[in-house]
Amino acid sequence: MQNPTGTPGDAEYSDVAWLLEELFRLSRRISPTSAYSLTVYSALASLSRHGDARLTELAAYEGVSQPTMTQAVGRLKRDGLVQQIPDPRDGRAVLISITEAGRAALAERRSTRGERVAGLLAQLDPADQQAIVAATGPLRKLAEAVPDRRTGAQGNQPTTPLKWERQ
Amino acid sequence: MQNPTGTPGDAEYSDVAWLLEELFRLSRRISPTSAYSLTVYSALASLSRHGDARLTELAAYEGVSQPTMTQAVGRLKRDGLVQQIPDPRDGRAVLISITEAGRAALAERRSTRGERVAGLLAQLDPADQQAIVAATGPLRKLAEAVPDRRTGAQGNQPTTPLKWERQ
DNA sequence: GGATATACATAGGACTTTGATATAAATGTC
DNA sequence: GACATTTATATCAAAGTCCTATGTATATCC
Repeated sequence: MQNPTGTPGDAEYSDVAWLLEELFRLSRRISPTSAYSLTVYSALASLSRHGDARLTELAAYEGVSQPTMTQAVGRLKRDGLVQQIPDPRDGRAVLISITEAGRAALAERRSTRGERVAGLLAQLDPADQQAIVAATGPLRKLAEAVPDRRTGAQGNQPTTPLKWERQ
Repeated sequence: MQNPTGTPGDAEYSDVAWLLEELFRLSRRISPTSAYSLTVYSALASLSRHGDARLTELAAYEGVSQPTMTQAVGRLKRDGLVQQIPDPRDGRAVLISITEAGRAALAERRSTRGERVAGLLAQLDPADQQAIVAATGPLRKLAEAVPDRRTGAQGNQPTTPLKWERQ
């Protein structure tokens, strides 16, 4: 199950990539049908977790283009889940800020998802449950290790470091 | 880190649901930009893994509506990644079958994703790597435990059991 | 001040997704 | 066998998602 070096081998590595496909399917199947895509909720969750952010920063963090995030934020704003605040330090920029309604929507969704995941976990052996719980920290580190996808119109690379990324 | 019962508690359970959000973001960030959505690739991967399937079956498995899958398959067919074969046992049904070109496209994509995941994993401590590898099996079980989302036009529940689901 | 870079918005187009509905084939009832 | 019902898929309209290319305003650099 483990090669002589003590670290996982290539087979296990591609297993992890493949696992992500299945977890994507799982993620959608446990998500309540809603008005927003997984991406839009992901952006909202990021705002909740990391605080206000610039539009471009949020787009890079979520791995979508800046125009896509402009539209997503437009819908969230229309529905009152976020606000746009002009950045006092930079007249070009706007800060996106989650509202109370946004936090409530997020809590509602998380509650549903959390219950469903708990129901699924309860069906597994205790050993499997513990293996999953033991891996949540490492998997989160894995997710944080992925570099930004600087997307959007070609040469639009900002020089200011994104505050959300690992420093 | 573990309560007296030996099984994870509620806090750990909601951690898992939340982890899925981050892994979704990871999944998109490591995916090569392509013509198809994550869903379309997921459907193609399912065909590769489980064999031919009916349209409705595939839609339920992926958690999307039947019209969505009809369109997705239409594009995949247009691009030669799948074929549609009339079901010899049922004149109403069609079987979706992945083609060699479909398998090739899948392999290409998996290769890219696999390399990127490997690169990320290599940045973690060996202990974290091993925790992740140890959890792949349990997480796959978790993904398989999720019930179908029987979607599509309201009362369209098939009576025939879906052969892909855990019997 | 003028050139360049950056932040965001807008425009246009292809893809995604859904609910409602249509069509055709299978199944059950009499 | 005719009929109603169910099921599998297709079609349609509408809203959402996402991209590239481009425009506009502000910031920064010389």
